[in-house]
Amino acid sequence: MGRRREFDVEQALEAALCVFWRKGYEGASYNDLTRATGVERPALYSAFGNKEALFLRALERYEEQQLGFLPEALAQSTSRDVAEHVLRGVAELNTRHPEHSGCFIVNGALAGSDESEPVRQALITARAKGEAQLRERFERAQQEGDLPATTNCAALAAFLMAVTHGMAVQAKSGFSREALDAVADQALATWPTNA
Amino acid sequence: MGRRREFDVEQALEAALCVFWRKGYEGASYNDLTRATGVERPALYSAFGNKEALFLRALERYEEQQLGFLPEALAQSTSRDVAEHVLRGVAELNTRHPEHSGCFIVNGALAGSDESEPVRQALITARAKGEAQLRERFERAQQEGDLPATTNCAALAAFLMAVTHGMAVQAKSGFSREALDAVADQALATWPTNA
DNA sequence: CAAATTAAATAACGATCGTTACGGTAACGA
DNA sequence: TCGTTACCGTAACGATCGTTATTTAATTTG
Repeated sequence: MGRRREFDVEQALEAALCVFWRKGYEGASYNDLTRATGVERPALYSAFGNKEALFLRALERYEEQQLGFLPEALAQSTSRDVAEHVLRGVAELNTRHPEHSGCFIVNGALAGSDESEPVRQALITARAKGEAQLRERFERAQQEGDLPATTNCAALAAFLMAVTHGMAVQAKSGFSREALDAVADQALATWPTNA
Repeated sequence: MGRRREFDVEQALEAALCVFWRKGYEGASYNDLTRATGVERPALYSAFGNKEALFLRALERYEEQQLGFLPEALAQSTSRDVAEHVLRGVAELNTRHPEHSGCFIVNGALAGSDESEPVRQALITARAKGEAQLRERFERAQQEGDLPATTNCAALAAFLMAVTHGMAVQAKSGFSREALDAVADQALATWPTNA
């Protein structure tokens, strides 16, 4: 019963995601969000709750819609193919949209005022989740003999994440897809093998 | 002539640097800055100009006082030693101060509102400067036979910078010195050589 | 059709943002 | 000692921040 919602919630969330992607959590104002979504502030509040909740919804959407290459990567048969898939996916994702380059999770809230601490922690958790998935995949590869027994799988996962985060910083600084691919190539050149 | 300044400008700048280091450009308010420096707002304006000018002064100070390991690294005799020195220096710097972890230049303004665009560009320039110095050093190493002729020196420099930026993100996320050193080790694992 | 319920839109809330007038104070030159 | 100069601190500026009360419009239910 009652009046029907006149805007598409998913569509508004997508627009909000783009704003946060470009300006980060604190850098995005409700003026920006209403302009991008075409939805007035009270409607955003009624649909999503406050700014923090809207951002966390955008984070969920980002993970679901944009990070699909990660499960794909984890499904590769060798650890090197996993790493390559991750690095290519990151290079592509970080440069796919000229108007919001880099990574939503890195741009979102690296530093900021104390008020953004919950958001910062959520992004730290999101990064840790990806790193844990990689570490577990590398540990499996080690058990399968795909990686040397001497390999520090946790360090290898942290290294791969570091490269992707660095690529995200560079993408936000204006690096081209090709430049990021060159970074990926170099990272893969250091990959351990049993050969 | 006239009344003497009652605070130490360099000391206030150091305190402001710490605030920006921790909260970034936009995340740091004048309330934060006056609290940390012990200097009232009008005195900060008279000594440094506006917030943007103060931040740029802090950037200069950071480069001079905190990035001393970079010229040291460039002076190493092999490209691998250069890279190792850079990575160790970054791991140490990013975890030296618990109250403001990570890198000032990465934390400063990765994403943000449009008003922070000049600061963002200044930080991009600062990063590009470091990358150019590394590239030139690697090109010299290549001419000296320290690096293979097939090495893409620009890509190698970009890769090394990517790792340092990624380590900065991780440090800001709470990574320990040891965890960052492990990332550095992995990055150095198969540095290109002529051996 | 009338009552009830939900959303949209305007407009305003208090708080904080970066910035600056202004009046009082300390140190200089004459 | 007096006038000038520069700094200090209080307090306020207009603008914008995230958030919400309120009114109006649209839709459903009885």
